[in-house]
Amino acid sequence: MQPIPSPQLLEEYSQFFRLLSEPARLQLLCLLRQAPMDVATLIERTGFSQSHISRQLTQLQRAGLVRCEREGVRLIYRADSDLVEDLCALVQRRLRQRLEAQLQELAGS
Amino acid sequence: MQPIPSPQLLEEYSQFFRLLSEPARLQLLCLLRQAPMDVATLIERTGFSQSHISRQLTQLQRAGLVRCEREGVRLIYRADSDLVEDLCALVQRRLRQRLEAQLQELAGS
DNA sequence: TCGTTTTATGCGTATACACTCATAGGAGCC
DNA sequence: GGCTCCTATGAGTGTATACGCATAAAACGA
Repeated sequence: MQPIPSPQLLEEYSQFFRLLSEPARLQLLCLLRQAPMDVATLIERTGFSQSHISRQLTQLQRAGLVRCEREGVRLIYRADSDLVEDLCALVQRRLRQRLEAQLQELAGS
Repeated sequence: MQPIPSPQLLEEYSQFFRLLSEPARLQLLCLLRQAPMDVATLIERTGFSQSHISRQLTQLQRAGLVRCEREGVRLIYRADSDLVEDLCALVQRRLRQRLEAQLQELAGS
């Protein structure tokens, strides 16, 4: 039995999960995971406003999930860790298990 | 290179992460992970109001992270999956890596 | 069945933050 | 240095939700 995380650690965890709790940010991460790209492309792919995307990228960058480098006049962003894929994979497995369990329920009745 | 998750799946992921983005809920999960306990104990351990705890537990239950059973007049809640521990472990590793990298930065300068 | 204990919920408040528009800041190019 | 393009940020709005108080609902026990 493990100890309860300290309030500070709980806060850190929840802040991190909060980053992933917005579809827009998750989408940006997934796009950048496919390939590095500049902001204009992200705007085109997502339909979000430039300012919104800029803010989300800033947040992701502060968390170290994304980094950027200049290429001429543009900034090229790239996803910097596969942590998010790992987390999503775990969650997906859980979602599937839940749905399968519900199927069993239906089949049993 | 994996495909981008569908908007629906992105929404599911983010909803799940949103559950974990609140320290209160994370704390409840950790407490229940140590041992099943009734609501009165949760109130005592966290200092939250009964109504607040009830709402958070309802949310966690809908997500299948927690379930409860009556014991006499009380409800005993228990954490139902170690998914959250696994997720937190991954995040913690990441946090540690980040801090170590910052240490290196400082040492190098 | 009634009263008591435990849990859920309607309501109100406060806060956080997503999102946009407009504009300022900054880096490359002439 | 001035222009132009790209990105960041100040300001405003709307929505979601955390949290508490009061109260309703529900289930057990006498």
